[in-house]
Amino acid sequence: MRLSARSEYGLRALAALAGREAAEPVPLRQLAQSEGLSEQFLEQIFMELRKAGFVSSTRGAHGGYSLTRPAEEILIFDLLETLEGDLAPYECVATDQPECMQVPFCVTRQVWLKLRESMQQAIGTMTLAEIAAGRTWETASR
Amino acid sequence: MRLSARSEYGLRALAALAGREAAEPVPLRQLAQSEGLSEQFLEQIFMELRKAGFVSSTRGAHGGYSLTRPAEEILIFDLLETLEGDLAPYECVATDQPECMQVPFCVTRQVWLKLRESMQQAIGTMTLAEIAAGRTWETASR
DNA sequence: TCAATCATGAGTGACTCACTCAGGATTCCA
DNA sequence: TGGAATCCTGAGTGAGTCACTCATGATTGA
Repeated sequence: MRLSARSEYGLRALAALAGREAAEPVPLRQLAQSEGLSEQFLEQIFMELRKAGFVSSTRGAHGGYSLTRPAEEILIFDLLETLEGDLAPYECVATDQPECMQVPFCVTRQVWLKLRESMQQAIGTMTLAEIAAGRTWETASR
Repeated sequence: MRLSARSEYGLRALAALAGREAAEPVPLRQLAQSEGLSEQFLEQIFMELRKAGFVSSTRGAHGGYSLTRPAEEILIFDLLETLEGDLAPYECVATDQPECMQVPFCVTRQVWLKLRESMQQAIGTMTLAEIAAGRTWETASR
C-alpha cells in the first residue's frame, strides 16, 4: 500500500515551482536539480501534469513550465489522482469500475469504500499553496 | 496505490470463519472453496495471521483454524497492518522508519502523515464482526 | 545558426505479486 | 497400526510494474 515515487517527485517539484512563481516559466532542469531528481523522469511526470491541465509548457530557450492556476486553487487530491492514476485502495472501488456483481454480499467493499472516503476527506481540501508553504499542521500524534 | 490481494482474501476468509464460528476449527479447504480462493495461497496468508496471533490452528484430521478472540474484538486496522505489512502510504511515514533528515523542510511528509491518520481513523474502530455481518454503513456518497 | 528547452517513444534491470509445487509433520479414526 | 486429513515450510516462477535511461526530434530565442 505505497504511493509511487511519481507522486512524491511530482508534489515536490510542483511545490518548488509554486515557490518561485514569478510569471516566468521555470525549466525542468532547475526543478530537477533543486530537488535532486532525475530530469528525464521528471519530464515524464510533467507531461502527465500538462495533459491533465495543471501546468503549461513553453518550448525553446527561456522556456519551461508554469502553473496554469494559482497554487491556492490546486488540490493535492486532484494532483495525486493524476499522478497515481487512481486513488482507490482496491479495484472494486475504482472510479471507472462498473459495479461488481457481488456487491450485496461483499464483505470487503465496505472497507475499501470507507478507506477511499477517508483519504478523500483528508486531502480533498489541502492545496498546493499550503504544502509549498509548509503550513499544513500535523493534526495528530504529536 | 492498491492494497494487495492478500488483504482482500484474508478479510474474506476471516469473515467467513467468523460467520460459522462454532468452537470447532474450520479446515482451510472449506474456507478456500466457499470463497473461491486458491487453497495454497490462502495457506500462506493464514500462516501470517497465525503468527500475528489472530487465529490458532489445529493439525490433523478434524483440524483447521479458529479465531483466537471474538470477532467483535478484532480490528480491521490491525488485520490490514498484518496483511499488508504496513499501512503507510509512503516509506517516510512507515512505523519502523527512522525519522528522515529532511523532515523540517519536507513538503510531502505532511501529506503522507495526514493520509495515514485518516486511514487509521476510518478503520481503527471497524471490527471483523461488523464486516462479517455486513453491518457497516456506507457513510457517504449515496 | 546554435543552444536551450520541451516532446515522444522505446528499452531495461530490479523488484514485487500472486500464485504453484513438492514434500514433511501431526493428529484422528477405523 | 495404517492411512487420510490437515497444517507447516520453503523454494520456484511467470507476469507485471516501477523507476528510471536512451535516443531522437521539434520548437524557440539570441
